[in-house]
Amino acid sequence: MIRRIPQARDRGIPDATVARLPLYLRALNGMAERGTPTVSSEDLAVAAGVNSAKLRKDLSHLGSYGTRGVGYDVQYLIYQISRELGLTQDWAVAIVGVGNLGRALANYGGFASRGFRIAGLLDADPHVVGDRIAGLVVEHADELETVIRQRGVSIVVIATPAAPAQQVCDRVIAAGVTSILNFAPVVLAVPDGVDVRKVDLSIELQILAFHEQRKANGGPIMAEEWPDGVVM
Amino acid sequence: MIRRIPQARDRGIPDATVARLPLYLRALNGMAERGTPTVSSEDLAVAAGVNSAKLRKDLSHLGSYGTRGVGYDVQYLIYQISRELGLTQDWAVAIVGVGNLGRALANYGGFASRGFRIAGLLDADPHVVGDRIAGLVVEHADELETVIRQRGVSIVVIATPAAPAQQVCDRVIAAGVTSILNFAPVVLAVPDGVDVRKVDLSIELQILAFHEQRKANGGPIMAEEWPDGVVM
DNA sequence: GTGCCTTTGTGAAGCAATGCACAAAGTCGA
DNA sequence: TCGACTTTGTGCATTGCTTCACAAAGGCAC
Repeated sequence: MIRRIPQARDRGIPDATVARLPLYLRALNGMAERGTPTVSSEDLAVAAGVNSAKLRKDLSHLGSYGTRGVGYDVQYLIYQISRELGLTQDWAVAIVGVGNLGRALANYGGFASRGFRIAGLLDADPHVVGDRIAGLVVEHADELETVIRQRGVSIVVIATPAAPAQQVCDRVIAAGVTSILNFAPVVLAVPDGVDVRKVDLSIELQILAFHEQRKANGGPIMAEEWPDGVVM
Repeated sequence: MIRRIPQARDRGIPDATVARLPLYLRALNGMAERGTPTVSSEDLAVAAGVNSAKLRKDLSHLGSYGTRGVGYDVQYLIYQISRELGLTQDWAVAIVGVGNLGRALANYGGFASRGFRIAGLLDADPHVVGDRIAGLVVEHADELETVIRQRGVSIVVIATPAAPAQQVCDRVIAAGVTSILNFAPVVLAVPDGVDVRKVDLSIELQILAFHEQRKANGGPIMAEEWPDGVVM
Protein backbone atom coordinates (compact mmCIF):
# COMPACT_ATOMS: atom_id res chain seq x y z
CA MET A 1 0.00 0.00 0.00
CA ILE A 2 2.51 2.58 -1.11
CA ARG A 3 0.81 5.93 -1.00
CA ARG A 4 3.08 8.56 -2.39
CA ILE A 5 6.71 9.14 -1.62
CA PRO A 6 7.57 12.84 -1.60
CA GLN A 7 10.55 13.40 -3.87
CA ALA A 8 13.47 15.74 -3.42
CA ARG A 9 12.32 17.97 -6.26
CA ASP A 10 8.66 17.44 -5.56
CA ARG A 11 6.69 19.17 -8.24
CA GLY A 12 3.54 17.55 -6.92
CA ILE A 13 0.77 19.87 -8.01
CA PRO A 14 -2.38 19.84 -5.85
CA ASP A 15 -5.37 18.17 -7.48
CA ALA A 16 -7.43 21.29 -6.98
CA THR A 17 -4.86 23.24 -8.98
CA VAL A 18 -4.69 20.69 -11.80
CA ALA A 19 -8.47 20.85 -12.11
CA ARG A 20 -8.29 24.61 -12.63
CA LEU A 21 -5.43 24.74 -15.12
CA PRO A 22 -7.67 23.87 -18.10
CA LEU A 23 -9.89 26.77 -17.07
CA TYR A 24 -6.99 29.19 -17.13
CA LEU A 25 -5.87 27.76 -20.43
CA ARG A 26 -9.25 28.41 -21.99
CA ALA A 27 -9.31 31.98 -20.75
CA LEU A 28 -5.76 32.53 -22.01
CA ASN A 29 -6.59 31.12 -25.44
CA GLY A 30 -9.42 33.61 -25.70
CA MET A 31 -7.02 36.42 -24.87
CA ALA A 32 -4.44 35.16 -27.33
CA GLU A 33 -7.06 35.21 -30.09
CA ARG A 34 -7.83 38.80 -29.25
CA GLY A 35 -4.13 39.60 -29.42
CA THR A 36 -3.64 40.46 -25.75
CA PRO A 37 0.11 40.28 -25.08
CA THR A 38 0.15 40.17 -21.26
CA VAL A 39 -2.40 39.72 -18.51
CA SER A 40 -2.39 40.42 -14.77
CA SER A 41 -3.42 37.76 -12.26
CA GLU A 42 -6.40 39.93 -11.42
CA ASP A 43 -7.72 40.05 -14.99
CA LEU A 44 -7.06 36.39 -15.67
CA ALA A 45 -8.73 35.48 -12.39
CA VAL A 46 -11.87 37.37 -13.39
CA ALA A 47 -11.90 35.71 -16.81
CA ALA A 48 -11.59 32.28 -15.23
CA GLY A 49 -14.01 33.02 -12.43
CA VAL A 50 -11.63 32.51 -9.50
CA ASN A 51 -9.94 34.52 -6.77
CA SER A 52 -6.71 36.20 -7.91
CA ALA A 53 -4.64 35.00 -4.95
CA LYS A 54 -5.69 31.45 -5.74
CA LEU A 55 -4.72 31.91 -9.34
CA ARG A 56 -1.27 33.20 -8.42
CA LYS A 57 -0.74 30.32 -6.03
CA ASP A 58 -1.83 27.86 -8.69
CA LEU A 59 0.57 29.30 -11.24
CA SER A 60 3.38 29.41 -8.71
CA HIS A 61 3.20 25.61 -8.56
CA LEU A 62 4.30 25.50 -12.19
CA GLY A 63 7.20 27.85 -11.66
CA SER A 64 7.77 31.57 -11.55
CA TYR A 65 6.50 32.65 -14.93
CA GLY A 66 5.18 36.13 -14.17
CA THR A 67 6.85 39.53 -14.22
CA ARG A 68 6.20 41.74 -11.21
CA GLY A 69 4.66 45.01 -12.15
CA VAL A 70 3.54 43.63 -15.51
CA GLY A 71 1.78 40.29 -15.25
CA TYR A 72 2.05 37.14 -17.32
CA ASP A 73 2.97 36.82 -20.97
CA VAL A 74 -0.11 35.22 -22.50
CA GLN A 75 1.65 33.07 -25.11
CA TYR A 76 4.32 31.91 -22.72
CA LEU A 77 1.81 30.98 -20.03
CA ILE A 78 -0.29 29.08 -22.56
CA TYR A 79 2.78 27.09 -23.46
CA GLN A 80 3.76 26.37 -19.85
CA ILE A 81 0.28 25.27 -18.79
CA SER A 82 -0.12 23.16 -21.94
CA ARG A 83 3.18 21.47 -21.28
CA GLU A 84 2.31 20.81 -17.66
CA LEU A 85 -1.03 19.30 -18.64
CA GLY A 86 0.60 17.19 -21.31
CA LEU A 87 -1.23 18.90 -24.16
CA THR A 88 1.91 19.52 -26.17
CA GLN A 89 1.84 15.88 -27.12
CA ASP A 90 -0.67 13.94 -29.13
CA TRP A 91 -3.04 11.64 -27.24
CA ALA A 92 -4.88 8.85 -29.02
CA VAL A 93 -8.37 8.43 -27.58
CA ALA A 94 -10.88 5.66 -28.22
CA ILE A 95 -14.57 6.12 -27.59
CA VAL A 96 -16.53 3.01 -26.67
CA GLY A 97 -20.28 3.29 -27.08
CA VAL A 98 -21.55 5.31 -30.02
CA GLY A 99 -25.01 6.29 -28.84
CA ASN A 100 -26.14 9.87 -28.67
CA LEU A 101 -23.47 10.76 -26.17
CA GLY A 102 -20.67 8.98 -28.02
CA ARG A 103 -21.63 10.84 -31.18
CA ALA A 104 -21.69 14.14 -29.35
CA LEU A 105 -18.22 13.45 -28.01
CA ALA A 106 -16.90 12.36 -31.40
CA ASN A 107 -18.12 15.58 -32.95
CA TYR A 108 -16.99 17.81 -30.11
CA GLY A 109 -14.41 20.23 -31.39
CA GLY A 110 -12.83 20.88 -28.04
CA PHE A 111 -10.85 17.65 -28.18
CA ALA A 112 -8.91 17.89 -31.39
CA SER A 113 -7.85 21.44 -30.63
CA ARG A 114 -6.18 20.29 -27.43
CA GLY A 115 -4.12 17.42 -28.69
CA PHE A 116 -6.73 14.69 -28.28
CA ARG A 117 -7.04 12.68 -31.44
CA ILE A 118 -9.93 10.27 -31.73
CA ALA A 119 -8.30 7.08 -32.90
CA GLY A 120 -11.29 4.78 -32.73
CA LEU A 121 -15.05 4.58 -32.29
CA LEU A 122 -16.41 1.24 -31.12
CA ASP A 123 -19.84 -0.17 -30.46
CA ALA A 124 -21.36 -3.59 -29.86
CA ASP A 125 -24.48 -2.91 -31.90
CA PRO A 126 -24.13 -4.30 -35.49
CA HIS A 127 -26.54 -1.58 -36.69
CA VAL A 128 -24.09 1.11 -35.64
CA VAL A 129 -20.90 -0.62 -36.75
CA GLY A 130 -19.88 0.74 -40.14
CA ASP A 131 -21.46 4.15 -39.65
CA ARG A 132 -19.21 7.06 -40.48
CA ILE A 133 -19.05 9.65 -37.69
CA ALA A 134 -16.73 12.62 -37.54
CA GLY A 135 -14.66 11.07 -40.32
CA LEU A 136 -14.26 7.70 -38.61
CA VAL A 137 -15.93 4.39 -39.30
CA VAL A 138 -17.44 2.76 -36.22
CA GLU A 139 -15.80 -0.56 -35.47
CA HIS A 140 -17.12 -3.56 -33.60
CA ALA A 141 -16.40 -3.71 -29.88
CA ASP A 142 -14.64 -7.02 -30.44
CA GLU A 143 -11.83 -5.00 -32.01
CA LEU A 144 -11.26 -3.10 -28.77
CA GLU A 145 -7.94 -4.69 -27.82
CA THR A 146 -6.63 -4.53 -31.38
CA VAL A 147 -7.51 -0.86 -31.77
CA ILE A 148 -5.92 0.05 -28.44
CA ARG A 149 -2.67 -1.81 -29.11
CA GLN A 150 -2.23 -1.00 -32.79
CA ARG A 151 -3.07 2.69 -32.56
CA GLY A 152 -1.38 3.45 -29.28
CA VAL A 153 -4.55 4.45 -27.50
CA SER A 154 -3.76 5.66 -23.99
CA ILE A 155 -7.09 7.17 -22.95
CA VAL A 156 -10.46 5.45 -23.33
CA VAL A 157 -13.83 7.14 -23.05
CA ILE A 158 -16.64 4.85 -21.91
CA ALA A 159 -19.97 6.12 -23.21
CA THR A 160 -21.88 2.85 -23.04
CA PRO A 161 -24.98 2.11 -20.98
CA ALA A 162 -24.37 1.12 -17.36
CA ALA A 163 -24.55 -2.63 -17.87
CA PRO A 164 -21.53 -3.28 -20.11
CA ALA A 165 -19.35 -0.52 -18.62
CA GLN A 166 -17.46 -2.64 -16.09
CA GLN A 167 -16.67 -5.29 -18.66
CA VAL A 168 -15.41 -2.71 -21.14
CA CYS A 169 -13.37 -1.21 -18.34
CA ASP A 170 -11.78 -4.56 -17.47
CA ARG A 171 -10.90 -5.19 -21.09
CA VAL A 172 -9.27 -1.84 -21.74
CA ILE A 173 -7.23 -2.15 -18.55
CA ALA A 174 -6.13 -5.62 -19.61
CA ALA A 175 -5.07 -4.06 -22.90
CA GLY A 176 -2.82 -1.66 -21.00
CA VAL A 177 -4.89 1.50 -20.70
CA THR A 178 -4.56 3.35 -17.39
CA SER A 179 -6.69 6.45 -18.00
CA ILE A 180 -10.45 6.19 -18.36
CA LEU A 181 -13.15 8.80 -18.69
CA ASN A 182 -16.43 7.22 -17.65
CA PHE A 183 -19.86 8.53 -18.61
CA ALA A 184 -21.74 5.39 -17.62
CA PRO A 185 -23.66 5.75 -14.37
CA VAL A 186 -21.71 3.11 -12.43
CA VAL A 187 -18.79 3.12 -10.05
CA LEU A 188 -16.04 1.31 -11.91
CA ALA A 189 -13.80 -1.04 -9.96
CA VAL A 190 -10.20 -0.64 -11.09
CA PRO A 191 -6.81 -1.75 -9.76
CA ASP A 192 -4.32 0.70 -8.26
CA GLY A 193 -2.53 2.77 -10.83
CA VAL A 194 -5.54 3.25 -13.08
CA ASP A 195 -7.14 6.70 -13.16
CA VAL A 196 -10.86 6.96 -13.66
CA ARG A 197 -12.65 10.25 -14.01
CA LYS A 198 -16.39 10.23 -13.97
CA VAL A 199 -18.95 12.54 -15.50
CA ASP A 200 -22.53 11.91 -14.49
CA LEU A 201 -25.03 14.18 -16.14
CA SER A 202 -27.84 13.39 -13.76
CA ILE A 203 -25.74 14.01 -10.64
CA GLU A 204 -25.23 17.61 -11.64
CA LEU A 205 -28.95 18.09 -12.08
CA GLN A 206 -29.60 16.54 -8.69
CA ILE A 207 -27.19 18.95 -7.03
CA LEU A 208 -28.99 21.83 -8.73
CA ALA A 209 -32.33 20.49 -7.55
CA PHE A 210 -31.03 20.42 -3.99
CA HIS A 211 -30.10 24.09 -4.09
CA GLU A 212 -33.24 25.05 -5.93
CA GLN A 213 -35.33 23.38 -3.26
CA ARG A 214 -33.39 25.23 -0.59
CA LYS A 215 -34.10 28.54 -2.26
CA ALA A 216 -37.79 27.75 -2.53
CA ASN A 217 -38.32 26.41 0.99
CA GLY A 218 -35.76 28.25 3.03
CA GLY A 219 -34.63 24.78 3.98
CA PRO A 220 -35.89 21.27 3.46
CA ILE A 221 -39.38 20.31 4.47
CA MET A 222 -39.40 19.65 8.17
CA ALA A 223 -41.67 16.64 8.17
CA GLU A 224 -39.23 13.80 8.52
CA GLU A 225 -41.81 11.05 8.57
CA TRP A 226 -42.79 8.79 5.75
CA PRO A 227 -45.59 10.09 3.62
CA ASP A 228 -49.03 8.52 4.13
CA GLY A 229 -49.35 5.12 2.65
CA VAL A 230 -45.69 4.17 2.79
CA VAL A 231 -45.11 1.22 5.06
CA MET A 232 -41.82 0.26 6.59
CA MET B 1 -22.41 41.57 2.16
CA ILE B 2 -24.24 39.11 4.35
CA ARG B 3 -22.40 35.86 4.10
CA ARG B 4 -24.33 33.21 5.94
CA ILE B 5 -25.91 33.45 9.35
CA PRO B 6 -25.79 30.11 11.16
CA GLN B 7 -29.29 29.25 12.30
CA ALA B 8 -30.41 27.63 15.52
CA ARG B 9 -31.48 24.48 13.68
CA ASP B 10 -28.76 24.68 11.08
CA ARG B 11 -29.32 21.91 8.60
CA GLY B 12 -26.65 23.30 6.32
CA ILE B 13 -25.27 20.27 4.52
CA PRO B 14 -21.65 20.55 3.30
CA ASP B 15 -21.31 20.88 -0.46
CA ALA B 16 -19.04 17.87 -0.56
CA THR B 17 -21.77 15.82 1.07
CA VAL B 18 -24.49 17.04 -1.29
CA ALA B 19 -22.31 16.07 -4.23
CA ARG B 20 -22.09 12.51 -2.93
CA LEU B 21 -25.74 11.96 -2.07
CA PRO B 22 -26.71 11.16 -5.68
CA LEU B 23 -23.98 8.54 -5.67
CA TYR B 24 -25.39 6.86 -2.59
CA LEU B 25 -28.83 7.09 -4.07
CA ARG B 26 -27.75 5.26 -7.19
CA ALA B 27 -26.10 2.51 -5.19
CA LEU B 28 -29.19 2.19 -2.99
CA ASN B 29 -31.48 1.96 -5.99
CA GLY B 30 -29.43 -0.93 -7.28
CA MET B 31 -29.77 -2.68 -3.96
CA ALA B 32 -33.49 -2.03 -3.82
CA GLU B 33 -33.89 -3.64 -7.24
CA ARG B 34 -32.08 -6.68 -5.98
CA GLY B 35 -34.40 -6.78 -2.98
CA THR B 36 -31.78 -6.05 -0.32
CA PRO B 37 -33.69 -4.91 2.79
CA THR B 38 -30.88 -3.32 4.81
CA VAL B 39 -27.29 -2.31 4.21
CA SER B 40 -24.37 -1.46 6.48
CA SER B 41 -22.36 1.71 6.03
CA GLU B 42 -19.41 -0.46 5.08
CA ASP B 43 -21.23 -2.22 2.22
CA LEU B 44 -22.86 0.93 0.93
CA ALA B 45 -19.53 2.73 1.06
CA VAL B 46 -17.94 0.04 -1.09
CA ALA B 47 -20.79 0.20 -3.59
CA ALA B 48 -20.47 3.96 -3.83
CA GLY B 49 -16.69 3.95 -3.86
CA VAL B 50 -16.09 5.99 -0.71
CA ASN B 51 -14.73 5.56 2.81
CA SER B 52 -17.32 4.21 5.27
CA ALA B 53 -16.65 6.84 7.94
CA LYS B 54 -17.26 9.54 5.37
CA LEU B 55 -20.48 7.87 4.33
CA ARG B 56 -21.73 7.73 7.93
CA LYS B 57 -20.84 11.36 8.51
CA ASP B 58 -22.60 12.33 5.29
CA LEU B 59 -25.75 10.48 6.27
CA SER B 60 -25.62 11.89 9.80
CA HIS B 61 -26.10 15.34 8.28
CA LEU B 62 -29.54 14.25 7.10
CA GLY B 63 -30.55 12.84 10.47
CA SER B 64 -30.12 9.65 12.41
CA TYR B 65 -31.62 7.11 10.06
CA GLY B 66 -29.56 4.01 10.82
CA THR B 67 -29.97 1.26 13.38
CA ARG B 68 -26.88 0.32 15.36
CA GLY B 69 -25.95 -3.29 14.95
CA VAL B 70 -28.06 -3.55 11.78
CA GLY B 71 -27.39 -0.77 9.30
CA TYR B 72 -29.73 1.32 7.18
CA ASP B 73 -33.11 0.34 5.77
CA VAL B 74 -32.61 0.61 2.03
CA GLN B 75 -36.09 1.87 1.12
CA TYR B 76 -36.23 4.34 3.96
CA LEU B 77 -32.80 5.76 3.15
CA ILE B 78 -33.72 6.10 -0.53
CA TYR B 79 -36.73 8.12 0.54
CA GLN B 80 -34.78 10.35 2.92
CA ILE B 81 -32.00 11.11 0.45
CA SER B 82 -34.49 11.72 -2.35
CA ARG B 83 -36.41 14.11 -0.18
CA GLU B 84 -33.28 15.96 0.86
CA LEU B 85 -32.18 16.33 -2.76
CA GLY B 86 -35.63 17.50 -3.79
CA LEU B 87 -36.26 14.51 -6.03
CA THR B 88 -39.66 13.78 -4.52
CA GLN B 89 -41.01 16.68 -6.50
CA ASP B 90 -41.28 17.19 -10.22
CA TRP B 91 -38.79 19.56 -11.87
CA ALA B 92 -39.47 21.07 -15.26
CA VAL B 93 -36.25 21.35 -17.27
CA ALA B 94 -35.65 23.15 -20.55
CA ILE B 95 -32.74 22.29 -22.80
CA VAL B 96 -31.38 25.08 -24.97
CA GLY B 97 -29.27 23.96 -27.89
CA VAL B 98 -30.26 20.78 -29.66
CA GLY B 99 -26.99 19.71 -31.21
CA ASN B 100 -25.46 16.32 -30.61
CA LEU B 101 -25.14 16.98 -26.91
CA GLY B 102 -28.63 18.39 -26.50
CA ARG B 103 -30.04 15.31 -28.23
CA ALA B 104 -28.01 13.03 -26.00
CA LEU B 105 -29.36 14.81 -22.95
CA ALA B 106 -32.94 14.75 -24.20
CA ASN B 107 -32.71 11.00 -24.73
CA TYR B 108 -30.89 10.29 -21.49
CA GLY B 109 -33.07 8.08 -19.32
CA GLY B 110 -31.44 9.09 -16.06
CA PHE B 111 -33.39 12.31 -15.91
CA ALA B 112 -36.99 11.23 -16.10
CA SER B 113 -36.45 8.51 -13.53
CA ARG B 114 -35.33 11.09 -10.98
CA GLY B 115 -38.12 13.60 -11.22
CA PHE B 116 -36.64 15.72 -14.00
CA ARG B 117 -39.18 16.28 -16.74
CA ILE B 118 -38.01 17.80 -19.98
CA ALA B 119 -40.52 20.55 -20.61
CA GLY B 120 -38.92 22.13 -23.64
CA LEU B 121 -36.24 21.79 -26.29
CA LEU B 122 -35.13 24.99 -27.97
CA ASP B 123 -32.71 25.88 -30.72
CA ALA B 124 -31.93 28.93 -32.83
CA ASP B 125 -31.34 26.94 -36.03
CA PRO B 126 -34.49 26.87 -38.25
CA HIS B 127 -33.34 23.52 -39.65
CA VAL B 128 -33.62 21.94 -36.22
CA VAL B 129 -36.81 23.67 -35.09
CA GLY B 130 -39.75 21.34 -35.64
CA ASP B 131 -37.74 18.15 -35.25
CA ARG B 132 -39.25 15.62 -32.89
CA ILE B 133 -36.77 14.38 -30.28
CA ALA B 134 -37.60 12.17 -27.31
CA GLY B 135 -41.27 12.90 -27.86
CA LEU B 136 -40.90 16.67 -27.93
CA VAL B 137 -40.96 19.09 -30.83
CA VAL B 138 -37.99 21.47 -30.91
CA GLU B 139 -39.11 25.08 -30.55
CA HIS B 140 -37.40 28.25 -31.68
CA ALA B 141 -35.11 29.93 -29.17
CA ASP B 142 -37.29 33.06 -29.45
CA GLU B 143 -39.87 31.15 -27.43
CA LEU B 144 -37.45 30.77 -24.52
CA GLU B 145 -39.16 33.19 -22.13
CA THR B 146 -42.62 31.93 -23.02
CA VAL B 147 -41.68 28.30 -22.48
CA ILE B 148 -40.03 29.06 -19.14
CA ARG B 149 -42.94 31.07 -17.79
CA GLN B 150 -45.82 29.01 -19.12
CA ARG B 151 -44.41 25.60 -18.22
CA GLY B 152 -42.93 26.49 -14.87
CA VAL B 153 -39.37 25.68 -15.90
CA SER B 154 -37.02 26.09 -12.94
CA ILE B 155 -33.84 24.51 -14.30
CA VAL B 156 -32.29 25.29 -17.68
CA VAL B 157 -29.61 23.24 -19.41
CA ILE B 158 -27.41 25.23 -21.76
CA ALA B 159 -26.01 22.96 -24.47
CA THR B 160 -25.29 25.62 -27.06
CA PRO B 161 -21.91 26.51 -28.56
CA ALA B 162 -19.78 28.90 -26.52
CA ALA B 163 -20.73 32.06 -28.38
CA PRO B 164 -24.46 32.36 -27.59
CA ALA B 165 -24.23 30.84 -24.09
CA GLN B 166 -23.94 34.07 -22.11
CA GLN B 167 -26.85 35.63 -23.94
CA VAL B 168 -29.03 32.59 -23.34
CA CYS B 169 -27.96 32.68 -19.72
CA ASP B 170 -28.95 36.34 -19.34
CA ARG B 171 -32.33 35.68 -20.89
CA VAL B 172 -33.23 32.70 -18.74
CA ILE B 173 -32.21 34.59 -15.61
CA ALA B 174 -34.34 37.54 -16.68
CA ALA B 175 -37.19 35.06 -17.08
CA GLY B 176 -36.76 34.04 -13.45
CA VAL B 177 -34.61 30.91 -13.62
CA THR B 178 -32.02 30.57 -10.86
CA SER B 179 -30.53 27.14 -11.59
CA ILE B 180 -28.45 26.53 -14.70
CA LEU B 181 -26.49 23.54 -15.91
CA ASN B 182 -23.92 24.76 -18.40
CA PHE B 183 -22.20 22.57 -20.98
CA ALA B 184 -20.86 25.45 -23.04
CA PRO B 185 -17.12 26.02 -22.59
CA VAL B 186 -17.41 29.50 -21.11
CA VAL B 187 -17.49 30.96 -17.62
CA LEU B 188 -20.98 32.39 -17.28
CA ALA B 189 -21.39 35.68 -15.43
CA VAL B 190 -24.46 35.55 -13.22
CA PRO B 191 -25.85 37.70 -10.41
CA ASP B 192 -25.87 36.53 -6.77
CA GLY B 193 -28.53 34.00 -6.03
CA VAL B 194 -28.19 32.14 -9.30
CA ASP B 195 -26.59 28.70 -9.22
CA VAL B 196 -24.54 27.58 -12.17
CA ARG B 197 -23.04 24.13 -12.44
CA LYS B 198 -20.62 23.50 -15.22
CA VAL B 199 -19.71 20.33 -17.08
CA ASP B 200 -16.78 20.61 -19.44
CA LEU B 201 -15.98 17.44 -21.30
CA SER B 202 -12.56 18.54 -22.43
CA ILE B 203 -11.46 19.58 -18.94
CA GLU B 204 -11.86 16.03 -17.71
CA LEU B 205 -9.74 14.73 -20.55
CA GLN B 206 -7.07 17.31 -19.80
CA ILE B 207 -6.92 16.22 -16.17
CA LEU B 208 -6.50 12.63 -17.32
CA ALA B 209 -3.74 13.66 -19.71
CA PHE B 210 -1.92 15.35 -16.85
CA HIS B 211 -1.91 12.18 -14.78
CA GLU B 212 -1.11 10.00 -17.77
CA GLN B 213 1.90 12.15 -18.54
CA ARG B 214 3.02 11.86 -14.93
CA LYS B 215 2.84 8.11 -15.08
CA ALA B 216 4.84 8.01 -18.29
CA ASN B 217 7.54 10.47 -17.29
CA GLY B 218 7.81 10.01 -13.56
CA GLY B 219 7.15 13.72 -13.46
CA PRO B 220 6.94 16.48 -16.01
CA ILE B 221 9.76 17.09 -18.42
CA MET B 222 12.38 19.11 -16.63
CA ALA B 223 13.28 21.42 -19.50
CA GLU B 224 11.47 24.57 -18.58
CA GLU B 225 12.63 26.58 -21.55
CA TRP B 226 10.79 27.30 -24.73
CA PRO B 227 11.30 24.74 -27.43
CA ASP B 228 13.64 25.71 -30.26
CA GLY B 229 12.12 28.15 -32.63
CA VAL B 230 9.68 29.75 -30.26
CA VAL B 231 10.41 33.41 -29.77
CA MET B 232 9.23 35.51 -26.88
C1' DG C 1 -33.17 -10.86 31.46
C1' DT C 2 -28.21 -10.81 30.54
C1' DG C 3 -24.23 -10.50 28.00
C1' DC C 4 -21.99 -10.66 23.53
C1' DC C 5 -21.66 -8.93 19.04
C1' DT C 6 -22.35 -5.70 15.40
C1' DT C 7 -22.71 -1.22 13.63
C1' DT C 8 -23.82 3.54 14.12
C1' DG C 9 -22.83 8.39 15.16
C1' DT C 10 -19.38 11.63 16.44
C1' DG C 11 -15.32 13.92 19.01
C1' DA C 12 -10.87 14.95 17.81
C1' DA C 13 -6.80 14.93 15.03
C1' DG C 14 -4.86 15.53 10.64
C1' DC C 15 -4.65 17.28 6.07
C1' DA C 16 -5.60 20.15 2.12
C1' DA C 17 -7.29 24.25 0.14
C1' DT C 18 -8.50 29.08 0.48
C1' DG C 19 -7.83 33.94 0.97
C1' DC C 20 -5.55 37.77 3.22
C1' DA C 21 -1.96 40.82 3.41
C1' DC C 22 2.52 42.30 2.44
C1' DA C 23 7.49 42.22 1.26
C1' DA C 24 10.14 41.67 -2.82
C1' DA C 25 10.87 42.50 -7.55
C1' DG C 26 10.34 44.59 -11.48
C1' DT C 27 8.66 48.68 -14.81
C1' DC C 28 8.49 53.24 -16.31
C1' DG C 29 8.56 58.25 -16.40
C1' DA C 30 11.23 62.13 -15.24
C1' DT D 1 19.75 57.15 -11.78
C1' DC D 2 16.00 57.45 -8.82
C1' DG D 3 11.58 57.11 -6.86
C1' DA D 4 6.78 56.06 -7.41
C1' DC D 5 3.89 52.59 -8.84
C1' DT D 6 2.29 48.04 -10.13
C1' DT D 7 1.96 43.27 -9.61
C1' DT D 8 3.91 38.95 -8.33
C1' DG D 9 4.95 35.20 -5.10
C1' DT D 10 4.25 33.47 -0.55
C1' DG D 11 3.93 33.11 4.81
C1' DC D 12 0.19 32.59 7.69
C1' DA D 13 -4.27 32.23 9.65
C1' DT D 14 -8.62 30.16 8.61
C1' DT D 15 -11.85 27.22 6.87
C1' DG D 16 -13.58 22.97 5.35
C1' DC D 17 -13.10 18.16 4.53
C1' DT D 18 -11.40 13.55 5.63
C1' DT D 19 -10.14 9.85 8.51
C1' DC D 20 -9.43 7.54 12.76
C1' DA D 21 -10.99 5.51 16.72
C1' DC D 22 -14.26 4.55 20.14
C1' DA D 23 -18.28 5.03 23.27
C1' DA D 24 -23.11 4.38 22.94
C1' DA D 25 -26.94 1.88 21.06
C1' DG D 26 -29.37 -1.71 19.58
C1' DG D 27 -30.20 -6.77 18.13
C1' DC D 28 -30.01 -11.52 19.14
C1' DA D 29 -29.02 -16.00 21.33
C1' DC D 30 -29.64 -18.45 25.26
